[in-house]
Amino acid sequence: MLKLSRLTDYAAVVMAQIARHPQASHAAADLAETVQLPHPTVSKTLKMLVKAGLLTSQRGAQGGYRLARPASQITAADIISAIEGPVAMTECSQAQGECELAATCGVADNWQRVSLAIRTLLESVTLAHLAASAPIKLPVQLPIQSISLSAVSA
Amino acid sequence: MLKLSRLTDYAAVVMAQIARHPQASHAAADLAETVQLPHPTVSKTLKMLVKAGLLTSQRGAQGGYRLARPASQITAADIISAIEGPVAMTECSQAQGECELAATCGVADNWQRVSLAIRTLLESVTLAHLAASAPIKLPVQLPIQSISLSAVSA
DNA sequence: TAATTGGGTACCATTTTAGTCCTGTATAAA
DNA sequence: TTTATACAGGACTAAAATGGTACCCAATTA
Repeated sequence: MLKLSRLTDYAAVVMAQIARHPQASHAAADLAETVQLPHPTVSKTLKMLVKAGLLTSQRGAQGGYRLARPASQITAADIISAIEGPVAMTECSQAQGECELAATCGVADNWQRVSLAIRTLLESVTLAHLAASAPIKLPVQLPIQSISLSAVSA
Repeated sequence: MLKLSRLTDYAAVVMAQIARHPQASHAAADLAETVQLPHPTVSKTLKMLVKAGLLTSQRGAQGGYRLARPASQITAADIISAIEGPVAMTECSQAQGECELAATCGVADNWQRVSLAIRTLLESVTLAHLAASAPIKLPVQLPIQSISLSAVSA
């Protein structure tokens, strides 16, 4: 399935919600309510996002969460790696040269290129895109081109 | 991590191995040996690939597995979905309109576009590419462009 | 100082994944 | 026709990841 974990999904939804009201401080309970998800789980997700530096938090009354930087500067890749760790399709593609099967594998190189292309794609999609209801515009296009270019040998 | 399951990884490696000797019949045991993976597991993977129509099998002595069609007509997306089911980043993106949270989600649309872009990318990478040690050439480029074009609203 | 709100951690239940095994069946060669 | 080979299918188990919960602590503000 090549699927995101459910928590990552939540993270995206919550981030989008915050992005739509950037100047407000969002309490975990409020967000959970708005998004119709269990509070403790949302809370857990928020903590991970803070730790990853995508959100800032403020304790105490009137506290809550805000974006650490503008939505246009937070990417889908950021959100995914905040929850799931680095975006990589295979074990190989995160840590180079640590696969004992590399010798018999014979697929690693191009698989890593594919992985890189996906990562680049995800880096080109911002939270601003996700939060907007309008279709994603051009950014999807450029980075992939540059990848395929750099990957061309001949 | 947005990671492939290990079995999918195996599948790619095994498929590539078969693709490199397309005219031979490959017994599961031989493949397992070549690829340095446990036989029963490789065997299981092969069965899934047959069921998905990517390989054909021949029983009996001198039997084994062959590609069901040329490596250039088998895509990374084929292999992935043979093992993991349809390529989709979220539950949403496989079955439209079955997400009860769609109303409060507000991310579904663009998330699905991203998912589609990834699927298209994976469909543009063939087994022939994976099996070759040479870097992937142009095909990565076109489909993504066409996506971003169709996704452009303005 | 009391109420609010996030921080951290530990824990548990469930599901998924990976791997194994066994029995059956088709095929080819002797 | 027999025998060895090799896939088919399914059941089963062990291990790991995932998702969700609970609890207590720390910071902030009114």
